[in-house]
Amino acid sequence: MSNQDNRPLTLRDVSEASGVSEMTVSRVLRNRGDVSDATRARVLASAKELGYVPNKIAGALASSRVNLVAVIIPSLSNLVFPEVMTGISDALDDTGLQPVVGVTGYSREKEEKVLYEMLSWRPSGVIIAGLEHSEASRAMLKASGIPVVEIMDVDGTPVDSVVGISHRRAGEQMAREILRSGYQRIGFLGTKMPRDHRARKRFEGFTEALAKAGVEIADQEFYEGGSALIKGREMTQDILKRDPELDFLYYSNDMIGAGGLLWLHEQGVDIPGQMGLAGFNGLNLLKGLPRQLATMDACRNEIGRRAAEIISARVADDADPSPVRIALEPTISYGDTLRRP
Amino acid sequence: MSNQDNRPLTLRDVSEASGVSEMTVSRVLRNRGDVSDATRARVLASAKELGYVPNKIAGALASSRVNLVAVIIPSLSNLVFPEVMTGISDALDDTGLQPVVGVTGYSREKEEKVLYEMLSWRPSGVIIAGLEHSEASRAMLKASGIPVVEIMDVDGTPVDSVVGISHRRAGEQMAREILRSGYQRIGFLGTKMPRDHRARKRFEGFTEALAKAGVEIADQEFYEGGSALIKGREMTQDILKRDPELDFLYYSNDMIGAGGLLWLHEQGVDIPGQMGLAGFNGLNLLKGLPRQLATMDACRNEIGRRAAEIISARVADDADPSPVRIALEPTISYGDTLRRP
DNA sequence: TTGAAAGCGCTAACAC
DNA sequence: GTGTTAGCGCTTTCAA
Repeated sequence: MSNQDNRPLTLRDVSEASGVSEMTVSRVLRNRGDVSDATRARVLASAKELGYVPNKIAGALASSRVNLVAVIIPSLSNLVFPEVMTGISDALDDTGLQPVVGVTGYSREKEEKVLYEMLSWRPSGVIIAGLEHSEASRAMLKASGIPVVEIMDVDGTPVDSVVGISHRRAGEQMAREILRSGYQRIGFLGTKMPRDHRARKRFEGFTEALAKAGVEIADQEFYEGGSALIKGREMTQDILKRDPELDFLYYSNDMIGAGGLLWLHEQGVDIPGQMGLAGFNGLNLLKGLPRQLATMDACRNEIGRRAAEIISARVADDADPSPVRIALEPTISYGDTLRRP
Repeated sequence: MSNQDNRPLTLRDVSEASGVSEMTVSRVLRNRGDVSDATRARVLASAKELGYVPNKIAGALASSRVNLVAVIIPSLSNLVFPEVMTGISDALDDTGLQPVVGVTGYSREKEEKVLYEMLSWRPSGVIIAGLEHSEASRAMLKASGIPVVEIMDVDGTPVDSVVGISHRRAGEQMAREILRSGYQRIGFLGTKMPRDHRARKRFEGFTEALAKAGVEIADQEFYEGGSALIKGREMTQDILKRDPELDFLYYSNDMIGAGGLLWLHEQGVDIPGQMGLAGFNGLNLLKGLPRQLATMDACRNEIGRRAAEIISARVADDADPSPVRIALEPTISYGDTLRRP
C-alpha cells in the first residue's frame, strides 16, 4: 500500500505503476485536457493504490497558481471573527479557493509578520480586518499585485477593495435612537480602545451625535481582559454607584451588555422604563437571556461572504482590477431594553 | 519602491540590485552560513528597498522543508476549538512553525478532503480532532510520514500520538458525583450525536455508571441547530413538563445548561436543592450568570499546547518516532448547581 | 566568505 | 490522446 522507505511518492511513481507518462498522470489528476477513459481509470487506480497525494508545492511553483486566500484577523476568541470566517468559507466553497487564517492578536507588528509570512506563500488574494495597518503592511499589500479586501470597517482609505459597515455611523445612529426614545442621562461602557479602532469609531460617532443634540455623555467606564459577562456586571454596578441618575447605558459590545442586563434584572430595575440598555453586535449566542438586549447587527457573515466573492471574481477574471467598496447597513434591533419612541 | 510590471520580485532582483550572487542573498535572508557584515547590510538594504518577499513555495520545494502544521477541527463556532487553537498558537510561537486551520463541519467526507488538501502542502505535522476518521483518512495520515497528533479524546486507537481526555470517564465521573450528592431521578439533555463522538462517549459513560448503581436515566431530550441558550430553555421546559419528578438535569454542554439554568431560575426553582444541574466544558464565557453551573473542564488550552509541543519536538529531533499518549484529567467544578455530598 | 551548477516535483507549451 | 522539453524560484552541494 505504502512505499518502503519514507520518501514521499511522486508523479513518477504513479507514472511507472500505471505505465503512462508523468504528464498524462498529471492531466488525469487535475482533470485537464483529453485523456481516454481507459487511461484515466488505470491512472486513478494506481494513484489510489499507492496512496499518492500530489505535491502542491511543486504544482504551485510550476503553474504559479496558488489556490489559497489569506485571511488575517485579530482573534479567534472574539466570536465575531469565526462568523466572518463562516461567511468566507461558504462563499469560497466550490470555487477551488481555500481560506488560510492568520491571527494578529490586535497587534500591528504581529499583523505585519503574519502578512509577510502569508504573502510569501503567494496566495491568490488577501482578506484582512480593518483599515489601520503599518506603513510596511500597506506597502506589502500594494506591491503584492493580488486582490486585497479590507473588511469590517469602511471609515478610512482602503488599499484596494473594502467591505464593511461604518462604525462611526453605527454609533451615531444608536445615539439618535436613544435620544428619540427620550433617554437623557447616558452612560457609556466599553473596552479600553487603544487598538480596537472599530470600537473607538463607534464611540466617536456616538458622542458626536449626542453633542449635536446638545447632550454629553454623563459618565463612562472602561475595562480590559477577563470574562466580558462579569465585567459587564461589575462595570454596571460601579457606574451606577457613581451616578445613580443615569437612565441609559450604551455598551460597546453585547457580552458586557448582557452582563449588565443580568445584573440590573436581578436588582429588579425596570427595563426599559427606568433604564434603557443597548449593545453592539447581534450575537445570536445571547438569544435566550431573560430579556433581549437592544443591539445592532454588524453583518458579519455577509461581510465575509462579499469579501470572498470579490476575491473569487478577481481570480476568475483578473481583467477587472477596479476596487470595490461595499458599505453594508447595520440594522438596529430594539429587543426589550430600548423604549420604542 | 515596487517593480514596474506585475512580475513578483525574485532573489535575482535582489541579487542584481545589491551586486551579490543569488546564493549570498539567500544566505542573508535566511541567516544561514557566514556572510560578512558589509554584504549582509547591503543585501538587507536592497531587499527592503525593493520590497522583496521571499517565495516560500520555491524555498519549500528546494529544501523540502515546510514550516506549516495542519490543524484539522470540526468547527470554529464551537467555542471549544478557538481555545484549542490558542493553545496551539502559543506553543508554536518561536518554534518557526505556523498552524494552518482546516474545518470539517463534523463531516467525515469533508475531513477527508480537507486532510488531502492539507497534506498536499507537505506540512511538518498534523493535529486533528478526534479518533474517528474514514479509512482513507487514516491511511493518508499513516502514509504521510509526518508526526500526527489526534486531540480531544483518548478513547480509541490513535494513528500516532494522542492528547485529550477520556470523555467516557468524564461521563462516568459526573454520574458518580450526582449519585453521591443524593440525586435520584436524572434527566439527560444533549445534542443529537450521530457525529459528535465525544458527546456520545460522555453519554455512554454516564449511563453506564448510573447502571452500575442500579439507576436508569429517567428521561432524555435531544436537539440540533439553533441558539444553544434557547434550546436549553425549551428542552428543559419540555422535559419537566413530561416528567416533573426529575431532580437532576445533565446537559451535554454548558450553553444548553446555561439556558436551562436561566429558565429554572426564573421559575423560582430551588437550585441545587430541589433540582441539580450540570453541564460540560467550563466555558468561562459563562462566568457572570446568576449562578455558576456545575461543569467539567475539558482542558482545551492544554490539549492544544501539548499537541503542538509533540509536533515541534518531533520536527526538532526526528530521531524520536515513538508515539506519545497523554490523557489529561478533567476537574469537576461544583459551581452552585450541584449539592456537595 | 562567496559563487556555480544541479535539481526539488510539478506543469506550460508544443510536438507527434 | 499522449509524450517531450524546459523551466518555475529557490536551496543543496561542492568548488574556489
